[in-house]
Amino acid sequence: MPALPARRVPEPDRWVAYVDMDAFYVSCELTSRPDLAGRPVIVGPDPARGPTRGVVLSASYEARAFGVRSAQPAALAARLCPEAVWLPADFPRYEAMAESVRAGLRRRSPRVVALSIDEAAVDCPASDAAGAERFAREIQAALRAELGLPSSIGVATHRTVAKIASDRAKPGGVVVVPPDAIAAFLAPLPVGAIPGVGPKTRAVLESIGVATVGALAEAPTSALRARLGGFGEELRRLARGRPAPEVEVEHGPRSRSAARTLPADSADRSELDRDVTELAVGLAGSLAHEHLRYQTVTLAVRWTDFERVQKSRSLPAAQSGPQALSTTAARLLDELLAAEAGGRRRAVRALSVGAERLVREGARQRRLDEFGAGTALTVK
DNA sequence: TCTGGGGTCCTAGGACCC
DNA sequence: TCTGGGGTCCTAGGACCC
Repeated sequence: MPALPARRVPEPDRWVAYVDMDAFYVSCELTSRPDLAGRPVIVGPDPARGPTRGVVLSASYEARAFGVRSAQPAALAARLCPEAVWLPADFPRYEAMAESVRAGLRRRSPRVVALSIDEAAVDCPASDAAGAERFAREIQAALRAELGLPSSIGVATHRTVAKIASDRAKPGGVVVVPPDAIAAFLAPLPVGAIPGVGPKTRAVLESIGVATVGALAEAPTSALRARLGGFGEELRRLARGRPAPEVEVEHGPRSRSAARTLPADSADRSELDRDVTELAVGLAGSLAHEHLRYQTVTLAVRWTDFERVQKSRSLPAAQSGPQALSTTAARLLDELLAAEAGGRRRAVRALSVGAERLVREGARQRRLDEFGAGTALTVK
C-alpha cells in the first residue's frame, strides 16, 4: 500500500502579547511622585549638579516632546529641555518593580519570558485575535491598576511581529496583527523597525535599494544572501509575512561585567590599576551572590577617541572570588597598555572587567573519568 | 552634544586533534 | 611528498538591544 502523503496539519496559532513598559524608570519614579505627572521628567545624572559624562536613562513623554531621548548625553538633554526635572537612577527599585510586573503577568499567563528589565513576551490563553486582544487589554489594565505602571502591548502569532507591534502601540496602546495581515502591516515600515536591523544593516539594505520592509519582501534573495548571509534570508521571510518559528534556548547567564567611565581620561597606571581592582572586587561580589563561577576574564578599554578594545584570557579551571578575576584583569590591562605604548599612546576613557563562561556554583565540574571513552585529553 | 552600563549573538582565523 | 575533511576551543571584533 502506498504511503499516504504526510498531511500538513496547520498549527493552531499561538498568540503572544509583547509587553513593553512605557518610559519604565520614569514611570517607577512617578508612582511615588505623583506631583510630577504631566511634567518633563528625566532619570539620569543631572548636569546642573556638575559636569557629567553620563546619558539619559529614561525620559517622560513630556520630555521627549523637547527632543530628549534615551542614551542621549545628559548635557545635551539639559539644553534641549531646561525645565526638566532630573531624578537619580535607583536600579534596585526598578528591578523590584520589574519583578512585580513579571509576577503579575505570571498570575495571568502560563508562560512569561522576560526579555529585559522592561519587556516580556507573554503567551495568551486565547485561540483567536479577538481573545488575544481582550487578554492584552486585561493585563495592561491590571499593571496600571495594581502597580500604577503604563505599558504598550503588541499582539501577534510571532514574537518578533508582536514586538514591532508594541513599538507602534506606544504610548499606552494595544496593536494586534493577525497572521494573514503581517506582510501588509510591516510593508510601510522602515527596515530599521525590525529588531536586529541597526544603522549598519540599514545602510547595507539601502545600498541595494531597500528602505522599507515592503521593498525587502521584493528584494532578490541572492542579493540579500550575498550581503547579509542567513540573516538576509530571515529578514525576507519576515517581510513576506512568514517568519521562521522562534525556538527558545534555555540557559543561564553567559557573562557578567562591571564598567566605569573615568571622571577624566587618564593614563595614570596606579589609578587605572586601582579602578580595575575595584571593578573586579565588585564583580566578584555579584558573581558570588548569584552563585556563579567564571572561567574566562575579559578586560575592555575605551580610549579617549571612544574606540574600544578588549582582551580576554581563559583560566585552567572555574574560579570564584576576587583573586583570579583581579590578577587576570590587571595582567590583561598591562598587555593592552603595553601594546598601546608602542602605538598611539591614547589615554583611557573607560574600563570594564568581565567574567565569561559562567558556571553555577555546585554544578559539578566534570572529572577526567567522566569524559566519554575515546575522547582525547590534552595535558598542558 | 559628545557619547553609560549591562548584556546577547555572530563571525572568523588559528591552534590543535582525529 | 602532498593531500583531505571535520570538529572543538580560544580569542578578537562587530553589530545590536535596552
